[in-house]
Amino acid sequence: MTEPSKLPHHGVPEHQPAAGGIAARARAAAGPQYLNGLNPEQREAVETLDGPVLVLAGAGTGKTRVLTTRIAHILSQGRARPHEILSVTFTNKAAREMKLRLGQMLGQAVEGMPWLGTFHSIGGRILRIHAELVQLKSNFTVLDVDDQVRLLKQLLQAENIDDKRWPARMLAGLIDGWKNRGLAPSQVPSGEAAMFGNGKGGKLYASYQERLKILNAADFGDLLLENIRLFRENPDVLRQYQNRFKFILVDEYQDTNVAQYLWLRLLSQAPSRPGVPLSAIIPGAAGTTVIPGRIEDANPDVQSHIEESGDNEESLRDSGSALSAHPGMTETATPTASSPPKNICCVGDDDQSIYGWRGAEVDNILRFEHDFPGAKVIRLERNYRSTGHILAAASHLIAHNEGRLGKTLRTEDVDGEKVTVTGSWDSEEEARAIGEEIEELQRAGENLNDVAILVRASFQMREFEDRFVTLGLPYRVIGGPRFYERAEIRDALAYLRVINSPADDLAFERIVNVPKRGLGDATVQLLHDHARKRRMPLFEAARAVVETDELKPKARGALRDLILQFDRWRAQREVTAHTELAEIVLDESGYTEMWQKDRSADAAGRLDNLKELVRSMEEFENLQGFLEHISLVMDRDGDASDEAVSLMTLHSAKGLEFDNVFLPGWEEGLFPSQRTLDEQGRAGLEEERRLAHVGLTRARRRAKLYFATNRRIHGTWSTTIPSRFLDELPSANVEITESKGGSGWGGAGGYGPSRFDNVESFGSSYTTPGWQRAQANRNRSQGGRSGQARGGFEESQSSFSGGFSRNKRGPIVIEGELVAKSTGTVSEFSLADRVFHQKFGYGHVVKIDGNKLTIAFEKAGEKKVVDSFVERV
DNA sequence: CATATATTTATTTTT
DNA sequence: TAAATATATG
Repeated sequence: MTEPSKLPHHGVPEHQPAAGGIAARARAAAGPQYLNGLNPEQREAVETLDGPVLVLAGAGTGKTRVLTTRIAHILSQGRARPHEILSVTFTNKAAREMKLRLGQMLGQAVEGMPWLGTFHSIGGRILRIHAELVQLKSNFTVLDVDDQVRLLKQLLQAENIDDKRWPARMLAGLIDGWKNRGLAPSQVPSGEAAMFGNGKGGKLYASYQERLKILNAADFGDLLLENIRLFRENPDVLRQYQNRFKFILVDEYQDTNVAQYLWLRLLSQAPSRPGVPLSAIIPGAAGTTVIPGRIEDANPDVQSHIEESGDNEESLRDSGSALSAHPGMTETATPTASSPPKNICCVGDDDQSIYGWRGAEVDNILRFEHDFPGAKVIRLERNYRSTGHILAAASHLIAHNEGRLGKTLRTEDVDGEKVTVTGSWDSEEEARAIGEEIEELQRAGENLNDVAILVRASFQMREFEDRFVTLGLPYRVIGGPRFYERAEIRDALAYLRVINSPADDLAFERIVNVPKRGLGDATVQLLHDHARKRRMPLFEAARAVVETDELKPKARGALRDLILQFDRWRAQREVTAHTELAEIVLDESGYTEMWQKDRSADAAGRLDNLKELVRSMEEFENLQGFLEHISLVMDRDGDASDEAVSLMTLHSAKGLEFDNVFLPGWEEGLFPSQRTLDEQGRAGLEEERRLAHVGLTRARRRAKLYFATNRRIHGTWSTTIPSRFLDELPSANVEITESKGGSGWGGAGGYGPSRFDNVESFGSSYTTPGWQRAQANRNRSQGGRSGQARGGFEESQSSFSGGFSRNKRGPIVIEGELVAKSTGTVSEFSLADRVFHQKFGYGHVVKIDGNKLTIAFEKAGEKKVVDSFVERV
């Protein structure tokens, strides 16, 4: 592969062989100083460089430290150069953290770790290099959910599917799920695909993918899925990467989904060489089932994919590969032929797997030893974070889960304060109580930066915000809506996207009429019709239509102006810095003005955000580079400067720690979230429990739990009962306290929902939850339709045989043909043809100019129209 | 075509 | 409850 390595080879010794022998041992014992202070397990995790390693790192056991030290170790041992290490994390936050820590450990060498990043950013990066092999151009856009949904809506419309009954959002979710499982359109189980849109789910997925190619776009899932396809279809490309990455490190392995797993598997296989038995590479062939429990019934999807990648590997095998060991590598550095150099190290904690709903497969971590035979499993169980009581509570709670690898966290810290549980009358009182306790902590000299409130669902934050505002307590919301998800940012980006890639219909559509230019639905619809018929981008369609009389003069003028503006901006792009260009665009388009005129409360904030956006562009070399990264790595700007309480969801708290952690809302239905229970049943409950475990283990010194008896769910108040998780805490480490919020709960004996108490005790749940679950599932699988299952079934069958909707659209055309068609075709009309036009009626052709016709209409007079709008009669 | 008003409907977690 | 969407009106 020719990808230039942009890294300065920063003081990484290329010579010294890392002889695995006595010399190395001796040196290690003396110890490079970065090894100092590691406990024996950590040290083992760092120093076991060869072969697969799974590090089971419980909360607060120094996971990140192990990862970064391991990288430092690899580098300083000369086992690989920075660009030969693939290091993937799940979140940008984690990637940043690792870069930071590595930087501290190694000086500036972090610049030289080009392959340290999230799955998605690395996937995207590889994809851009080989874009043409997956029918994209290297400047493809990454679509966000909004774009996706808009696109799907159009497809649903084209298929004549009622988007009330089959919402685009739902389809987006389905497709995302398929992509998470590594399924291309042809691989989706047909039964599953047929469940959406009267059997059209699969077809919709396929045409969605087609559209993405035409739009030169990829969605999040594609960043991985298309990568997998790239590797499967181009063994030589795969081999380049297999050769390149001498070491692979994976953070939060418990959160990987099937696609990520497959991707890792492909990369972690040895660069193919003759003589490696297939069974050494393909886990399925080995038949060694190491792990107990539910791992046995492994996901069939995974199985089939493993086999596929096996085939792939086999086809690779014959072509000998030049294993280009770099100068510093000795024989011992490269494992023997019988054991491929799968130097993959995955770090994770099955007890912190909380992204199952996003397709994460806990099985991936549970099955590691099976997938990577000969793997070394190292457990990190010494917790350096929490005090005794907190750790005991967390451990005891998580012990209620089955299907875990099992770790016992221990600490040498003092017992500290007990975990407290506080009940309050309603959620307002809960917020009041927490507010007071925080003020108390503040008075006692606690730093507010060491205080966090972790909620299950983001709607809970509101009450705290309200309360803190009235108290004047500084707080900061972490992980709210992402910066680039704000409307104004996306509008601005849309302008830049259209400049950068004129075929970006979604971006164009977003801003044609923002600010208002008199180009409403009707105009856009017209452009769509033309674009579809002519198989051209909307922008081009607009260019054509402006030349005609299709539009009313007003709209036509506005559209012409817009096109001219874009032409001008595109020209300016060559001579103007991208930041300056952005300012010009925002100004000349009237976008800034639109917000300046807006007198609503948040208009000023939006203008600030726009400034912030322009400022953030400075970090990038050019517009292209900026656009490539924006959707992947832009997240909220934490002004961590001021002292403030942190307010966030449990999910976004993973990986963080605080002295004082407040955990409100421990109520049935909210904390074991009813929805998760309904959808995932037992597995869902266990995931919720892991979430609780994550919450507790964020705390260093104080963990405080709360529940309220009354909570407003959506508009209406409802009575709730304390979470079952509270019952699962060990009483020895917990203290029940009175709410300090004043009135309410203790006094009123009228806390009367005792009739619910017996309904919901653990396990005895067939009456309410079970029934609800069944119902919810039924509704869900039928796409939320209200009728009985049978009715829906018949309906979908009938429309199958009818083949009704195909006519509307004509045959699906493959991209190659589209391109051919859209460039310079000769009109199929001849002079004097009699034609019909929807709006202008009958007439005859008097002039032909490419696809533009001049027609003398009988009623409307002479008009210029586009040929796609008239038909010969 | 744009705006104001009525109605509906959905409410987790995120790369 | 509030946000998002449909409908009526200018």
